Amino acid sequence: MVQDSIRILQAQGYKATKPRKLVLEVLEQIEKPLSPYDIQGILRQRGKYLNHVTIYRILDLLCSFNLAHKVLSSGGFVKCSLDAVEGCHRFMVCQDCGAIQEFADKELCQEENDLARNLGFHTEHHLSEFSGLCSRCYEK
Amino acid sequence: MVQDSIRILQAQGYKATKPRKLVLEVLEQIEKPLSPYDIQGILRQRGKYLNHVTIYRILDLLCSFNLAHKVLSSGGFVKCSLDAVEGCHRFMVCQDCGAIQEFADKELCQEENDLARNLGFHTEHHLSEFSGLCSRCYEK
DNA sequence: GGCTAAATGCAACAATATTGCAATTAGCCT
DNA sequence: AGGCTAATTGCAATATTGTTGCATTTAGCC
Ligand SMILES: [Mn+2]
Ligand SMILES: [Mn+2]
Ligand SMILES: [Zn+2]
Ligand SMILES: [Zn+2]
Repeated sequence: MVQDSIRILQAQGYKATKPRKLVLEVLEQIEKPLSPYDIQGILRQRGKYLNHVTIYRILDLLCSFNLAHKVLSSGGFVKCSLDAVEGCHRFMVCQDCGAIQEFADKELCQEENDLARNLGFHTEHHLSEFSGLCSRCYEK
Repeated sequence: MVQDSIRILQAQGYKATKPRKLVLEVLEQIEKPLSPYDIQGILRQRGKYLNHVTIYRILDLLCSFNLAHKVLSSGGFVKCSLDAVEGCHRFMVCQDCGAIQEFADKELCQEENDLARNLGFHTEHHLSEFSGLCSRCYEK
């Protein structure tokens, strides 16, 4: 829910503004990675206008609290779909339909950290995006 | 060696041109992610000129044969440092000094594939970049 | 040394992202 | 409800990154 994210922002002292709700709504409804300009275009279709700078700033804020993420393999942003899980948030992206699924696995993080440690590296964060086929597209 | 990469390109029917050698030289000498414009600037300092479009095209070509990679967390390109390993190529990037280390681990790939499969996803490629501290920077 | 397909340069443009400052607004306090 | 003020947004200008079509040059071959 948009309201959940808004409440988290308010708890941190940020205001519950109309532009923030609009961006959250779009991210929640369209569950595919969207660029700031994509979001602007979708809102324009709905008769709403936001400056792209505003959208950038809102996305930055959301990402800083892990309420949204930038998917680097496509450059778009998605709303976080996980809630109080352990381990870094990862994505699986379907090459065919663009569907995206987020997941986390604490043990996989641990294995990666151990592997890196053996190479002399102390890991603080993982970027992890898989591309392939979702179950729907695989049945073809 | 630059010559190794050049020979691989030639084996595929691509020419051993001066611009390609120049870009490979820079990537090999400066072992940090470099944007196409970074590369152009470094070459300019050396009295060489390449159009940025040319650099983009050369990097695309190198990446298509895994002779270089784009590091998405920084947007820069690095020369591939692995040779005939199994498993996808991954990166560890030091937050302090920017040092980058490439590695691969077939078993980690397998575990990731299995994990995704359990979520109904058929993985074809992994994007995997760790950020943290290299051993040198960790000793502080 | 000339021939030709491949590669590069050039110019124009498109997409993405950032900055400083003026105008607006959400939350708060009467 | 109305005013106050810091936070937020809009605007304008600019920077950075990436792409396209076509003219020019060059590597590899004879
Ligand atoms: Mn998440
Ligand atoms: Mn590699
Ligand atoms: Zn799919
Ligand atoms: Zn370091």
